[in-house]
Amino acid sequence: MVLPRAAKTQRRTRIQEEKEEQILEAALEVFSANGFRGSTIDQIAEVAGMSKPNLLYYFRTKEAMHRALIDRVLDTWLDPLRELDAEGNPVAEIRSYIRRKLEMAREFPRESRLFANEILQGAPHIEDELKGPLKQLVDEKAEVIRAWAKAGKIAKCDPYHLIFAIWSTTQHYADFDVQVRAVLGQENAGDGRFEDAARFLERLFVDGLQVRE
Amino acid sequence: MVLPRAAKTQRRTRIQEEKEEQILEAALEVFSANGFRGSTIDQIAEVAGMSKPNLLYYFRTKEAMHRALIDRVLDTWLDPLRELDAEGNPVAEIRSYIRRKLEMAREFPRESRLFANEILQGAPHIEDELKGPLKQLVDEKAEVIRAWAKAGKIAKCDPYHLIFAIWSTTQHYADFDVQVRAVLGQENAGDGRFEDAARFLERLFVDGLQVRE
DNA sequence: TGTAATGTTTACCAACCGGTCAAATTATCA
DNA sequence: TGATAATTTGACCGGTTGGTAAACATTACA
Repeated sequence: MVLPRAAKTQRRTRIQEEKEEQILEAALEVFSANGFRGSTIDQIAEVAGMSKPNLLYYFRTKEAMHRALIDRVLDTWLDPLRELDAEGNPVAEIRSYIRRKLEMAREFPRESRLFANEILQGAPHIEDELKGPLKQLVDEKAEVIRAWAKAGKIAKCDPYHLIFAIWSTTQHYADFDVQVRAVLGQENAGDGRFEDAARFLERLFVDGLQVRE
Repeated sequence: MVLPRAAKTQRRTRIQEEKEEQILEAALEVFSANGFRGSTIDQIAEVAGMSKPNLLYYFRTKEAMHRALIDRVLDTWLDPLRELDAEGNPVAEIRSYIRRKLEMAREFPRESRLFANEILQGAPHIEDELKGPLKQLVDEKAEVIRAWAKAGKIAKCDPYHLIFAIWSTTQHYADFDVQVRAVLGQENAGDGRFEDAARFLERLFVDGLQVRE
């Protein structure tokens, strides 16, 4: 066979396994930093430590690479929301959702930026995922939150916008990291900002700014 | 004279005025949608309705165009924060800051995305602005907020992270608009989401989620 | 071990991209 | 009006980019 691309073979070779792993790791590095159009196959090939044609042997096109990467990362990315438990204590559930999301922003900033880049530019490659699996999951969890509010366990509020607020505040520390660091100054160079953010966000979402006794 | 670029002439021509305006408008459209690397001079020229060499007669390079655009937009972009008044009522001041920022996200989503794209990709062109004027302004306003907290006018909280939270939650509706619309579904296609967001954010920042009587 | 399948490399291509140049056209104003 | 400055255009250039072709090298396995 001349072109037994991974997709066409029955079982994947050890080499295929390894190389595709290398490539996707490199692709994550490059795509998350430059966006789709801003990234070149040559860049990715260099980071992956292989020649461009070699890389193109495993993924026929730049788009295919990007797609494979998205597919691989999206599931993990949504895990924190999936864990939101309807049976748990509402305030505690939301608190730990925030904590998990912030943890993701710290541990997987590249994944966060990958999606941020994509969505910022109109989500040309992941529109289906947004309108399908993502919307479904959010609809489901929004219903959970709505029920909590209805039962008086948390304040009445729009569950969708609550989720948006949690997404935006937490992902901000990954996506806008340069700005956060620039504003905080190099004194706070370490990971301390994540702990401060955690404290602040917990306080914000649970108590708000109103003074209370 | 062969190349009487705008910068070198003493007085700017009517034509210069008009064309530069057209170009920056087109540049905003294109850069905000595709990022710097993802945009091409041809695209901008087409949107501006002129030929590429003609455009390059007014801005010698792509970078020069981008810079002129940033310079022009940054000031407006920071206006809402500048208006935060140390003498005003703290909770009301923060509330109207949120409202102004959300208003900006609705009215000037392209400006928001322009910065988002830039910062996401490491702010290669606006590092100085972030560490200089931006940091200075934030430092100043953070001090105001800190004083409010100290005086017991608002809950004690990290003022920097409060500002980040306001930025992220409001700009989210501009930068991640596709996602917001995908999740909310086309039923909520109109601008209603901005009003819902305003209500939610006001509630969130002022009261938090805790149930209170 | 031999051979077929798999993997890698070199050389290459056409389209695109940022930018230049010189000639042509249009506006300005003495 | 005429000359000078300002503006616009088409043709072009060198470098980059996504992707291909085919020869070459390696691996797996009967």
